[in-house]
Amino acid sequence: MTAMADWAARLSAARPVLDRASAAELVADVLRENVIDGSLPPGTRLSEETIGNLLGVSRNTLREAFRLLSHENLLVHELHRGVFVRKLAAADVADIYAMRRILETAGVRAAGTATPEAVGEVRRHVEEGQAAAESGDWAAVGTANMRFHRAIAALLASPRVDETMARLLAELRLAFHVMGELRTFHEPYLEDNARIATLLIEGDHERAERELLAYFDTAQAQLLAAYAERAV
Amino acid sequence: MTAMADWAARLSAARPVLDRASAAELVADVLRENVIDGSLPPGTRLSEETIGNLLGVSRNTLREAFRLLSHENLLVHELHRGVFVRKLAAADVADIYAMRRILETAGVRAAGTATPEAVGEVRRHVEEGQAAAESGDWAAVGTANMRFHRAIAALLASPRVDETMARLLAELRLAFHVMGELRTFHEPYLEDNARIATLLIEGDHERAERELLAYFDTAQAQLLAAYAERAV
DNA sequence: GTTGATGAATCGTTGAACAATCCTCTAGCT
DNA sequence: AGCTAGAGGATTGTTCAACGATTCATCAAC
Repeated sequence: MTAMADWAARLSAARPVLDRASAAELVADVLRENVIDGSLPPGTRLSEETIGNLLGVSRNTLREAFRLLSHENLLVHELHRGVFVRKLAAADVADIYAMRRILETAGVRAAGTATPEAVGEVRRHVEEGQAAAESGDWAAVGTANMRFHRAIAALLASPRVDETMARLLAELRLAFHVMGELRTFHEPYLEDNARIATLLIEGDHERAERELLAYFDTAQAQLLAAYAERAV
Repeated sequence: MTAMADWAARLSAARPVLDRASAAELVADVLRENVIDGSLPPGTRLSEETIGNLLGVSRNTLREAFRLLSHENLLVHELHRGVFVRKLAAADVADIYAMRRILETAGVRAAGTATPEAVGEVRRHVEEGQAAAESGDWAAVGTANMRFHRAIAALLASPRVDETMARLLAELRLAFHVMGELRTFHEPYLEDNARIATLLIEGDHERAERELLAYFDTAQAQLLAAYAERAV
């Protein structure tokens, strides 16, 4: 009986992979990638005809992809004007951090009731970031950092929280483009993350929460300072 | 200067009404209404051709409306099979309540720094519910209850939290269909809501949070009991 | 009773067409 | 010169028709 429940779980976990076939979703994947890595900088207008020809899909399909990404807040759709890569305002950055504070501190407080695997994931992403830093891949350090924070929210073991966090962080990447040097932005937080992970594993949730909140303050301030400087 | 800011605010508030010209969004509005009020019960399959003919729009437009509602978690889209009215599992209900606990308790804790208007909104919706109860309109009591909880989350003054809450509650309405008697489900909470609002205004946030958590426990248990009974 | 094939129904995607809207550029005015 | 008005072109919004792809239900065979 438990063996059977085992398959069932594993098979149903594999199911989403099979469903992944829609052309609109594939197009959305490609565009998402290019928006996140900065190939399509914020403010860029995405012409239906141009992109459609480039990717070899019809306008109708492309429009579905645009809708998908608009709902992820990566694109904005202006009626009769077209779709543009989202430009995050300073207020958006502040709002994203506000929501992260809520979700991630809730995650830290739930660390006591979380599974050991979930807590282990947090530490794993710290190590992933350290490894990336040693090889000098600062973009990878950035993604490891995001996974670290997603792992913290994942301590809540809530699918909806996970999805919300994933979307928040994807949105936040739009703001990272204003940061020139990736290294100076990501490097200092490696230590912070390691300390927070240790505190979580030791069970000192209260201090972990304080450290996390301190991180949010400095990171947000750093981003907003870069915003003010570049006068976006 | 303040007079001018007045228009600006009022005009920009009226703007969404003008932009609301897209056929897909109008169709989405109609469908949302019918899903929420139960005319289209969970599990119903929405055929593109049938609905398209019924509403007099093309399949392409209809598909865009479907995407909109899928993203609101009211419909589910299965590749090559069509779209269906979402069927909430018991696990979904539990997850929705988990996220509500996080957001709404954060809202209560932020009541101290919230504007008086925001706190006033909470009480206003309590009174709205009481008025609806006196006229025996239990569906209206239900929507007032939802607005009450949205107002609590709105104490955080975060657009993203507001949107998340709106979506969570819309989703939750799908679960309410298993409750037979609306009155027995909504009436008891009128008193709870009034008490919580009073505690918030008095500034006793700690007790307000405890009361709120107690409400979540009983409401969730009541819903899940109904689920178990109807064996959905 | 399970397996495998057939066919109808529906979805996925494309391409073309036309209306509505926006943008740009020019012409005309003060 | 500077500004306004308007014409024209480009792009989006929406619909329609068509065809390939996939699912589901039916039925025959083992």
